[in-house]
Amino acid sequence: MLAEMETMAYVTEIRLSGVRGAWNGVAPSSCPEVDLEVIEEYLQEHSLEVQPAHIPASPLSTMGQQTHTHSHQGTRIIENSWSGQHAYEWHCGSHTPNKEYEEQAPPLAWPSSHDNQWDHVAFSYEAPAYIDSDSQSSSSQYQEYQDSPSPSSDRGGREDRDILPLAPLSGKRKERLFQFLFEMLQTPSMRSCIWWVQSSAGTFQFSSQNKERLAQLWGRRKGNRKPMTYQKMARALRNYSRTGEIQKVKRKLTYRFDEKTLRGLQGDSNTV
DNA sequence: CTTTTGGGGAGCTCGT
DNA sequence: GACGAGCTCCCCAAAA
Repeated sequence: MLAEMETMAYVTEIRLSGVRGAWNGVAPSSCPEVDLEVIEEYLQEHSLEVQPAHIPASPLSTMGQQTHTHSHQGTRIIENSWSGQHAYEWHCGSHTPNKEYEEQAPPLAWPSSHDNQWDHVAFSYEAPAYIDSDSQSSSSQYQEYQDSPSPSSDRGGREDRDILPLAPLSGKRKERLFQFLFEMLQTPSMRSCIWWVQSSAGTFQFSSQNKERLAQLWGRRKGNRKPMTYQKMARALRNYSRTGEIQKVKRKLTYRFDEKTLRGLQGDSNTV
């Protein structure tokens, strides 16, 4: 089967990219099936759309070359192959605080002390692009919010650091959901949760198995009382179709940024 | 049956 | 304090 072969190739690539990061020589046991499901899901989804809308030549403005160098530099796998728009760095830094990934993957425990962990997980733009192997996060049953009585103490202070890359946060404007999503879309380590279907068109998709994690992240970011769920996040997303920032497209778990919204976001991210 | 999608509507947090 | 924006949270129903 062709599909299978492709999957394998893909997986291999992923592995390679992952390994070059922190797993160099690490026992394979630490990176079991990586995100096979995600990959498959991903492949499946993309085989539909990627093919037709294909950008043949020099898609990546600033890193066109990497697009075809696969074997050893297989870092920027997904989006770059057809994006043609988001040329942000997929360089995986040699530094690899894999600790971040270990902590990020497990069911978010709503730590009130781990803050820094997530601070760069989500915002570190030089985060290695390997997929976080949270394969066993199947236990992603976040326990009911532990009404930790220490809310403001750690949250208030770092609020401004949260939106480092994209939002100047000069004032204290709360980040909007679509901004957060866009940000996640630019974060390599989040590819197992959300990815561009076609960034030039602003279409993106959630991973059916990791969407909850993304939602939780969003909830934490907002400091909600209860853990965010995809259901609730999607409710907010649906509201966007009224206001226009994001529209639902007819594909499973897929949405699209409105052109204006997208332009605004892109402007924010590389003009600031 | 499960997952997704979609919408009603009350409630809450912020900024003005 | 009132008010609007932007969700958040819960619920239900229909479609896939």
